[in-house]
Amino acid sequence: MNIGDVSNQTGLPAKTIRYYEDIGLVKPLRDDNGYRRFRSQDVHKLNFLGRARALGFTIEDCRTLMALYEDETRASADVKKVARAHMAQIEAKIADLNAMRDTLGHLIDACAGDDRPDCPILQDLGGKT
Amino acid sequence: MNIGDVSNQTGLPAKTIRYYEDIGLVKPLRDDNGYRRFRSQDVHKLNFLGRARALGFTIEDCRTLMALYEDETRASADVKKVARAHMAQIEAKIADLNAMRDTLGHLIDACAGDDRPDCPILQDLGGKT
DNA sequence: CTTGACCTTCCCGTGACTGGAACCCCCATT
DNA sequence: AATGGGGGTTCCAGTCACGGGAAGGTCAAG
Repeated sequence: MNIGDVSNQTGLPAKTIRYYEDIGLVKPLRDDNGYRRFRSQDVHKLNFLGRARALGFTIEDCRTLMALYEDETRASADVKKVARAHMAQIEAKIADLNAMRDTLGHLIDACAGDDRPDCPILQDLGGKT
Repeated sequence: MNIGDVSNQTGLPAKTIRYYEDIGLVKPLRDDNGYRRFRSQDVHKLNFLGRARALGFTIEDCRTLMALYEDETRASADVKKVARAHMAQIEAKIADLNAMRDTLGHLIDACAGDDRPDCPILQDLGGKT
């Protein structure tokens, strides 16, 4: 399979696939003409990566998870540890965003949104006084 | 005031303040020795920027908001529009993160986290079969 | 033989900074 | 007068995970 087919199968842009090769996440073979040739195991890896990325894991996490995936003697505890660390990051981000949403929501509600210049949003950003 | 004092007053790193000058958000004067000299209005602007950034507004949004802040003839509707667009971004991000959290949460719960290799997290990433 | 769809590499840009190097300035102490 | 330390300055590189686009090689069809 060439990169275009792989891209269609996995949903990953060709650019991304090349990038993953660059950083050593996938190692497709090469045809005589220089084209990348992907075996089914490469496609499988790329699907794995796509799903892990969709869950928000960083590339480095993906590297770790891939290594664990391929290590038959892994302990599930190691996987869970990575997942839980990532979970904590996600929850921290959600908390931040919720705080922003709440503050911003109040300000938006308080703003008339008409053609007059008075605006609680700007007042707040300007320091309220 | 020198940049260090401004940094203390605003809580913004000196690096950030220099960056904001670089991209034209703030225009401090210069002393003869080349040091930046910040007037109170500069400090006020920086506080404004700090608060806007803390609410997650992009730098370009901040630029827009600053312009509106300084325009006495603004319409609050214009401010509200920017704020609502940002709000939509925040909510979209929260939705994404919530979906990740839910999926990841189920997987984590299903994972024994012991020294055996069986792991639903990896199974899911690998395509479940 | 040419067209057009692929593929290749390479380099730059993204956003909002952060780190670090190399250097200047000012004040106080020895 | 030299030195030390704590300011300040510029500029360059790196972050993260790609995306855009240029310049060029390859391949199957008409």
